[in-house]
Amino acid sequence: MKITYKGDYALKTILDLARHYGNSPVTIHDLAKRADIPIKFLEQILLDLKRGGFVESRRGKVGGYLLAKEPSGIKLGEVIRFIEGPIEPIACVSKNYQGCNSIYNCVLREVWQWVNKATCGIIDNITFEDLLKKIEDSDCTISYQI
Amino acid sequence: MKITYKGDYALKTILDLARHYGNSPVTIHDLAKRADIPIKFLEQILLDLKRGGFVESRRGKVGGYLLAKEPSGIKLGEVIRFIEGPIEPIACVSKNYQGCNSIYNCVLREVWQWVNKATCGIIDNITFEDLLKKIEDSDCTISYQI
DNA sequence: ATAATCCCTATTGTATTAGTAGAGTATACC
DNA sequence: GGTATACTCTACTAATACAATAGGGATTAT
Ligand code: FES
Ligand code: FES
Repeated sequence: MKITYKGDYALKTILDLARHYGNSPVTIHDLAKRADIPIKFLEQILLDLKRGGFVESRRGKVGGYLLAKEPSGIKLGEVIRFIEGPIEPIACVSKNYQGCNSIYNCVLREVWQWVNKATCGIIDNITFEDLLKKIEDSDCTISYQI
Repeated sequence: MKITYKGDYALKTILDLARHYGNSPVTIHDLAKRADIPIKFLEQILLDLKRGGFVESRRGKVGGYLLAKEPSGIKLGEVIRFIEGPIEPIACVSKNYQGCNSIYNCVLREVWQWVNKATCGIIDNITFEDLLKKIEDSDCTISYQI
């Protein structure tokens, strides 16, 4: 798996929205500023995230973005897969792959399947609520500021 | 981590050479044919692998390529890192990274560090001898052919 | 000599990535 | 109703990486 800027930005944005879950909408301006994301790039990302059902938006004055579900209902893996596509290290890992030309090389495939499984085991078992909890528990809480 | 064609080809080629370890050199023609790799692309890859100290070559007639070390002395991770560069999913995972602008986002960094650790735990603990053993043990041995 | 082999650099076509640009639409508030 | 403040959408672009391809050159067994 490789995380692109777009994916990184998407996760940071959702995390920010998770921190403000239950409150009034957050403007793209604030989101962009806090995570240091080019605003026009973030625009596209938020559009994507909306289509993916991760965020909602309110237009007009006092508008902004909101998380569409509870932080506990969004797993890291979902967002990553939606934004980045398949996460496996190489295409032949997927179930319905035809197999390579030589059975001797397929031992490599098995290795990639392990790697894939290990990765999924992590990102599919972490929700944004878990991340929020981690932030709270950390000793960084002192420098908290919106 | 994402495996490119180049990396995939490199691993398959070293595995092939591992299977012929201790015998006479294997020609690029045979390597390319068995793994279905464009021969001119493989040329470059073998040049790289030579510079990396993974393979040796004999020029002229009856020349070819040989593994430079025992299969048990080459880990998957070494080859991957040499061919593909850093394997971490995102740059900020590396030790001496400055840290992002917001401590709230750094919980993500920790996730990537887990993913990275899990991946390294796999690829840095598998040698090409392990792969050879895996091939022997598998029931595919029947259709063995050089 | 010659055929088979490896050695090396340069170039190319395509796709992906990380933005930028610029127009449009909705809403709160006076 | 006008206007400022927000979100919406499509198109474009510069830079880079990827996956080869091309074309010569050097070495060695026979
Ligand atoms: S199927 Fe990918 S290496 Fe055999
Ligand atoms: S350092 Fe990468 S997310 Fe904070």
